[in-house]
Amino acid sequence: MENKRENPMANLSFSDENPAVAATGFGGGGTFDMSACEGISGGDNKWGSLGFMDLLGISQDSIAPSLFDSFQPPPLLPPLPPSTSSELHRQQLQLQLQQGHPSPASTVPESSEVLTNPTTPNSSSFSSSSNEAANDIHEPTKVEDNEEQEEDQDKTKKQLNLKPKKKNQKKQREPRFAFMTKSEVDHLDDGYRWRKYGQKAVKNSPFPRSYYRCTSAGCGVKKRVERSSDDATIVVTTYEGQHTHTYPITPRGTMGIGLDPSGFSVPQPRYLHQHQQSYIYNSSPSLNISTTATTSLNASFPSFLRERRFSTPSSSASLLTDRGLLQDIVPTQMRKEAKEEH
DNA sequence: CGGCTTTGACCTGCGC
DNA sequence: GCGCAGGTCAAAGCCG
Repeated sequence: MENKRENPMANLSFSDENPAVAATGFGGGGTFDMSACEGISGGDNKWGSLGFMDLLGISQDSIAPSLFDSFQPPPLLPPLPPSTSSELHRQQLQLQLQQGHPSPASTVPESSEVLTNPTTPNSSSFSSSSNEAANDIHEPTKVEDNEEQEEDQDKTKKQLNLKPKKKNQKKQREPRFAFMTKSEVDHLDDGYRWRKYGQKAVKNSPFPRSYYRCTSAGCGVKKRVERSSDDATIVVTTYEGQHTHTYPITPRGTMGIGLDPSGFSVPQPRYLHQHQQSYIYNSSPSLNISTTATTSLNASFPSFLRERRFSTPSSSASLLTDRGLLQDIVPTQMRKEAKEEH
């Protein structure tokens, strides 16, 4: 089992819950059209070392649409957790550290390569209602509080076996984002400790989806892991929520040193809720999916992915667009529209 | 013995 | 309202 946390040969492909991307309002006002960055794939362009945070415009100095232009490749990394063995990986982590990017001791396999687009997602953006997304845009700072309250209520409701309370108020979800990893193991070690609390068969997929929850007390971060039905070597991981603690909780093959945990929990406060972004994902010329996102979502993004290379495998796009996680990320209505166009 | 995984049951949301 | 699928719970079992 322990070995499951390692991912020796994973080919990390970071993907957003959606593929090709066009972001509008990125960085709080500017318009950023990522769809123009076709060269993202291959990891041979300036995006090559872009981190998730960076992509969201949350890097050290704040956000700006032009941020992508000024992005600098990450430098070196932190000592590796026991779980990660690759020298390459180690160097990468060190680079991250030096650069000031907290990086969890995650298990990014050596040859890992982030293949994705920046992700997006965010909280209600991923909710099933486009209206919710719209609301979030207007009231960004309320999102998290509501989510927390909702979550508590949900818990209570379940425990007491009660019916839902508020009417006309859909359950809001935690900020989410997903990424794809090419790996032989399902559960990548991102430095945090997770407890598996469920597994379900996924429709249209021969592979089950596993549900994990952060084991840290009071931390409600969850993540779902499933393999792509299209490509069994691809693992789709979806994170939901923000860690409320500092990085590695326990020595579990990861370092418990003071690395900023992921930026998960210690996300630069100044960024939280400050920027509302709206993305439009274009997995194809005819498919336009839009969602909104707040930078707070960065807090959920595994730092181990932040410094990975991004690319945009068309397969990634189609993968998420076709089934599984997509439904959680893209409002139903949008999916319908996309279908109609086809 | 504590922590974690497994797995069937149950709950909830959504589409028809 | 019904059925389906996703998500969660919690008992049982496994493992170090």
